Amino acid sequence: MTELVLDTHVNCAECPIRHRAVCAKCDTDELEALERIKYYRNYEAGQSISWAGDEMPFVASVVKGVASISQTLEDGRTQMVGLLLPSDFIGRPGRGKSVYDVTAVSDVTLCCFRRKPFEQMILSTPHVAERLLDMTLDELDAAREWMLILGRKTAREKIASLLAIIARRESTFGMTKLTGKITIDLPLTREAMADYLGLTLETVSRQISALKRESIIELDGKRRIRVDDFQALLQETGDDMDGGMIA
Amino acid sequence: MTELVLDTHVNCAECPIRHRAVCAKCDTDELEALERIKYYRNYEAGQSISWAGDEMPFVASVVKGVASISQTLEDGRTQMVGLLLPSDFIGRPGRGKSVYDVTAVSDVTLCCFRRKPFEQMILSTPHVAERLLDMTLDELDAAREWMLILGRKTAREKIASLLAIIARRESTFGMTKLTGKITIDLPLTREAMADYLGLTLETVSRQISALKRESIIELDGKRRIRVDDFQALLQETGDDMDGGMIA
DNA sequence: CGCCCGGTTGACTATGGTCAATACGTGTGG
DNA sequence: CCACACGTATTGACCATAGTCAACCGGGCG
Repeated sequence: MTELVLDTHVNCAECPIRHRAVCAKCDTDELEALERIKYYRNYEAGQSISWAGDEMPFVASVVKGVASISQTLEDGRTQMVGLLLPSDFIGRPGRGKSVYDVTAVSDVTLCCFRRKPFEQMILSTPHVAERLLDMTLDELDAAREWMLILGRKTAREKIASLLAIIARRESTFGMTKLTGKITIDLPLTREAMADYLGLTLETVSRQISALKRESIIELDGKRRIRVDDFQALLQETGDDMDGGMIA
Repeated sequence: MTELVLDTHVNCAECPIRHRAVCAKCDTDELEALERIKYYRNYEAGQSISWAGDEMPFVASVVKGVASISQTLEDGRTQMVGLLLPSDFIGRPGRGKSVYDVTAVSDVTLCCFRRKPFEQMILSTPHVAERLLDMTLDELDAAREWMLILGRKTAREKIASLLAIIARRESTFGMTKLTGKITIDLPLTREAMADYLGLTLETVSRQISALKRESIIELDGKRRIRVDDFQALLQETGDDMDGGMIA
């Protein structure tokens, strides 16, 4: 329950997300300006980063770990509407209150920027604004792919799609190649997967068991999945094959 | 099937969407630059504006009418992922090919900008980029509300939510007040509503009939809906009442 | 007039949700 | 060291919601 505020001040030049986050296009001057308004913050798995309605004194980049953005209906039904991996951006410039629940899924480190000065920078530094626009457009594409999954796919296709999406995201960070045999480390519990896919956790469990029974995946513990033939998994997503999805 | 290219060149100063579209923040110089690269284009209801995979030689603002953005699985299931009303923006700067099907739902007039010069303007004209960022963030919020609808709401709640969203959007244009009795003009067929909500058209029809039977709505023809008590309709959306949804 | 398109309604079915029992793994305390 | 409890996951039996397939309605247009 303790929100650690690290005094460790990592130099931007050595930051692991330097070339993918909002700061990706910044030159050294601009980085320096960011350094001045940034601070780090840690959350442990399960901890809330913000509740819908909260005052948000900062915007931030995820440096390490996984966080979720979600919405809840009054009767408790919840839907995840964003999955934040390292380099992803949290918060909306120009909006002081969070309208979503943001939760640390694993242990998370954020690089926070005080809101007001950051909003100033967006106006004065085109490189930050440009990058933010690109990132937002990417998120919008991801949201639209997700809408197709939520609205039109079967439970089995939803699970296969989620595994494919996570595999792809992990591979972007250079850890995996997307051919033949791959290993997927699920950052999510069954319940979080259910919230992501608009299913119940029981259905998630059953569909994973089914995919295992049919040897499309193998389980190594509950959270590690080995896929012998990635194409076979893609076949189960219902998508236009050859990974045609977005790009 | 004819794509009319109007020679009518409407002056930006008199444009009905002047203060809501990408150009909203532009000063007179900037507007002049836009005038130079813009042209109008008309589509009739049902006509395709672009297919997924098509080359898109322009980006555009919707001036008049309603268009939809949608995705289709190989077996024909389709999901609408965007609903474009006047002032909304079509296309992604920096991407030459459309990844979505964009279709005119009613007769549509677009204000098109040639892609290359527009992309230049984004880099040189902060006002355009700023406005585009704001609009994209709004769309992302809308997409997230939509995800909650698709993933967690019942058929009845989906219909009520859609009606509420359309009522709200229409009222933004100053046509309606959102208290007590209101009238909603549906721009969508039952099938389009189904594609929006991830339902079948039969379920849409049945739920509309049910809401009518319970006097929450009245039908005036197939496409005009009268709501006696807007709060009662909101009650059916499953949301956090008092219109708390996004803003 | 008759066709076509969009919409409605009905009968039946299938997919995924609900409720409940059981398993598994890990950390805690006797 | 074992017992237990808690959180996470699996599995089963049953049920409800929405999908499928099909018949039918009604208005507008050739």
